[in-house]
Amino acid sequence: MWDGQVFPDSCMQVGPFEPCQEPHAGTVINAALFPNITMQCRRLQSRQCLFRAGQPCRALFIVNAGLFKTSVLSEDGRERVTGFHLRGELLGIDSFDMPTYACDAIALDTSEVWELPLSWLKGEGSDLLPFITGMLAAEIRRDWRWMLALGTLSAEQRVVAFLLDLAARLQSLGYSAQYLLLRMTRADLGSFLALQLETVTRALSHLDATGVIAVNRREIRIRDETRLRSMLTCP
Amino acid sequence: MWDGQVFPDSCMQVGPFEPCQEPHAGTVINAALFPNITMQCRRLQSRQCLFRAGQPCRALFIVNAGLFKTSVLSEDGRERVTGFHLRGELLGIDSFDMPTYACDAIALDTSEVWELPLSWLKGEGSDLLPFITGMLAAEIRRDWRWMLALGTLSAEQRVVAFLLDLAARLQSLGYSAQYLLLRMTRADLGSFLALQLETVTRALSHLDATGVIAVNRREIRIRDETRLRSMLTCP
DNA sequence: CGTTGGCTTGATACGCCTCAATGCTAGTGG
DNA sequence: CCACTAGCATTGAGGCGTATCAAGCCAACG
Repeated sequence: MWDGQVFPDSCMQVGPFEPCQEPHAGTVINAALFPNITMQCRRLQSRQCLFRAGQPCRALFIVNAGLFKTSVLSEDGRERVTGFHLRGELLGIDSFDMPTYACDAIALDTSEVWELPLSWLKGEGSDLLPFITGMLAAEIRRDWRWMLALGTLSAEQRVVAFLLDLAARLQSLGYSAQYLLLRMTRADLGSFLALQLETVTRALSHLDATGVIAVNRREIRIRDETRLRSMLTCP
Repeated sequence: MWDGQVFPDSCMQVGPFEPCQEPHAGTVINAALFPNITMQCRRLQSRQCLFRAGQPCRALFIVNAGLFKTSVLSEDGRERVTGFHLRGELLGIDSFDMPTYACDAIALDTSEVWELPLSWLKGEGSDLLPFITGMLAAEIRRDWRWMLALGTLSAEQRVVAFLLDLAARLQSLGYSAQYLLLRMTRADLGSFLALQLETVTRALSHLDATGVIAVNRREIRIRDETRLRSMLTCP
């Protein structure tokens, strides 16, 4: 099934997400919203940690470039990835009402975030609160969709759901919806989808074998989106 | 293992939750917070629907008595219970920024809610917004804890986690932490825990057989909380 | 060129799902 | 008061899907 490169050369620079001139309707925060503040910008390398659960929470962060994973940890060491976050998404909102962060946020690629100090948000920048509220509510709905998916779909279907979700989000940011570069490991993916990494690998291999996608390590090409989508509707 | 009644007579009236004189620190909304509005009150019978996904969203609801389940539905009919909600919890916040509700909310017992019109919240009652934000963030953290649990725990452990969680919540409302009356069906429980109803039954039966709890249909008595808790830490 | 981290694949085991039958309780109508 | 029913809960038998364990592979890197 593997027929050379997944990505044509013209797509190989999917890398760090470049600033996009037309923000996605409604959901993406951009600098135009904050004329009155010179926002702190922070760059991170892959695998670098933006914040950890338990650290004092003094700011939220807007992803401007790159990709982050957030994860929670139990007292006895069980870990779980709770989400992957692209440009325009807000990191740390879940701790909005808390003195410390509730999750870890780790860059999966060279990334850049803007810092929104909580002190500013609660004073001068309080116009933004409805916006934050909307993001919080949207996060809940997203979590619930995933809880639904994880509770009702098979391993392969979960992987398909993930690919389609990622493709749609990339597309809404102006990128190709067919060429995906998975910046996370199979283990991260498995943790998010409540699967073992071997199961993720097997699912991808099988999807490749049936021809709906082409897989080469972390490069994925979607070959038949319609068929992919149909795999979700009929159990 | 079953030795007569689970509940001593003195506990049998656990039924509809009576108003409680001392609200749980910080997290429970009560009437004292809204001196300026005469709140609409609404009573529902068991199985009655408070709102459904897709209906226009004009108000949030505070559970004052009884118990609700919320659930989401996919286009192709898969359903999943996203939570059970006791007195003091807010229903509908997940749709705060939306014109329509995003989930179904169904009473599992004779229940009572107070209505918080969105129009009021966005005008006169906007002092409450920080409060709502806190509830939203807390809901996200709760969802993540459950995602962690469902992704890392076995069937029996999930049931244990649910029982301990429910017991703690009941206790924080002033009720016994040992005598639980499950108002939901095994199917509801299974849907929430991502298990089949038979698996829930088997888990409960097995826990009963080992002596950590006593089960009689929907009545549960916790006999050894310490041992229950220890079942969660070592996989 | 060896090392390392991540990915793939195979063999096997086990936990949970599925299907099916039975039991229990509350509610209904004769 | 007692069949009768409907809805849930329980239990068992068997199969399937995913986890587990183990080995080998590949690409990146020092």
